Amino acid sequence: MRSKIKIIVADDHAVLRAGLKLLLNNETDFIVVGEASDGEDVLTLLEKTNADVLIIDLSMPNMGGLECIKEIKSRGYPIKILVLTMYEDEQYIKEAMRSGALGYVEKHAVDTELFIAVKAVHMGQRYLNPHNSQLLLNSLLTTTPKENADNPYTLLSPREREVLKYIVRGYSMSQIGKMLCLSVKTVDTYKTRMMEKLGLTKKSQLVDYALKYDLLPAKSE
Amino acid sequence: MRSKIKIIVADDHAVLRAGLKLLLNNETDFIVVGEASDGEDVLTLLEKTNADVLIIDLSMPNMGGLECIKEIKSRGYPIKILVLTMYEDEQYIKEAMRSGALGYVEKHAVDTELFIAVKAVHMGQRYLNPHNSQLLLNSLLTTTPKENADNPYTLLSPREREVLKYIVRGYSMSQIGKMLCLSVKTVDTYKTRMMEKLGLTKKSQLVDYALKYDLLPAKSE
DNA sequence: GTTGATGTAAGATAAATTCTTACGTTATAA
DNA sequence: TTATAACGTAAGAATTTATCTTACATCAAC
Repeated sequence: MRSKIKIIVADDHAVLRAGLKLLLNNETDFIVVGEASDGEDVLTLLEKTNADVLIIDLSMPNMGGLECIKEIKSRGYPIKILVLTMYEDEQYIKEAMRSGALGYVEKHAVDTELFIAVKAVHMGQRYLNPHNSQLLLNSLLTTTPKENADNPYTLLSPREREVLKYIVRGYSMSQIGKMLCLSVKTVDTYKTRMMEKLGLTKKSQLVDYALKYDLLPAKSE
Repeated sequence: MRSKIKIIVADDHAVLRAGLKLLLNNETDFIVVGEASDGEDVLTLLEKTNADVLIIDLSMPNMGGLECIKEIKSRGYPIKILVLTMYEDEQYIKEAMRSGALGYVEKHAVDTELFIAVKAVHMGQRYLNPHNSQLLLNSLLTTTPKENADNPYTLLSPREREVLKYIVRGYSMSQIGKMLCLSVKTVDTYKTRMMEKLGLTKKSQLVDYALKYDLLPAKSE
């Protein structure tokens, strides 16, 4: 008989935790080795407990689930994360999956779904029910290109856009001037004109604008 | 009795086209109003025929499916596109969905799945079977998160990261100071320390760093 | 053939950044 | 249990940068 999947349950509702624990321990494949009531608890637990899977709620006091997931990832714990939550919200799901969760199960799911999900993430696979998949897909796919009428490609001149890209990247006027073989003054003029055109007053707004219209530099990965 | 869903079938295999046509016409909800054997045919057909849904294969001579989908979109035809293909390939699915297809069905799917898919895309909904959803999700999600050991969450202090976020957004030292209720000097210190820690000398490098590790502000859409 | 958008730039002033140095508080390691 | 390093905080002086204004030539469009 192979060893059981060691699970930590994190949820601020003690009753739910207890229920879950019973439910899971009742299965031959699982064993709950720890409980936490908030994100900080989880982090503490992870240091002394060696578990395979973390079942975590997103809404908890102190340190919320998302933050906790990110922290776990940044600290490099190899534990697999399954989000168990009430919300069926694209934004949440997306954010959780992006943060490092492998699966997402709703609290009103039947227990067998939870079991399947735990086993899936334990093997390193993603788990999402079909409905969530559709939701997430939607949100992932619809977030791509902007097609706004007044986007920078129509409002700003080519030279201005070029300069804007450097500004967004954090270069100073003088650096940009050097790179583009222009006088600092010229670069300054472009910047001023862009702000006039767009009705902006602060550089940060320019950055936001560029961000909004995907003028971001390609991520250097 | 409400009107039938008008369908165009595009596939370079005539037998398959004929089979599909029979299959669809046999259903009370559908009627095949046109057939095309390649992408160019489709474009020609679209000008003279008024159909609701296009069932299209990706691999066709002359103009392939992907190219054809893009062309349809760029010309602004309102027809809903359902990809019907042999390939179960993440890349293809992703590309097709990104290009403007609403659904994706494999040729070895049962007919009822095809019917469901046609009805779904006709209503403007996405259709993907659960398996494809998982595949696509995987491919969409795995292109994002960094899990580097020396990412900002371990190297930089919380306060430093906070300041970094504002720097990336294009705020000036003094603006950040105001927002965070800190002296400009303090903000400056954080920035200096970050650059020391990361071995950087220019602000633009800091921005690149933040970009690389997804410290980007959420896109304000 | 004037108007408007664009690419280019300088001078003077005002503002922001950088460099250095410093200090109390926690962890943390010796 | 005391060093020691990391962190959050900040000031003064020196320097760099940005800003504001003004200017001009070109090319397209009207």
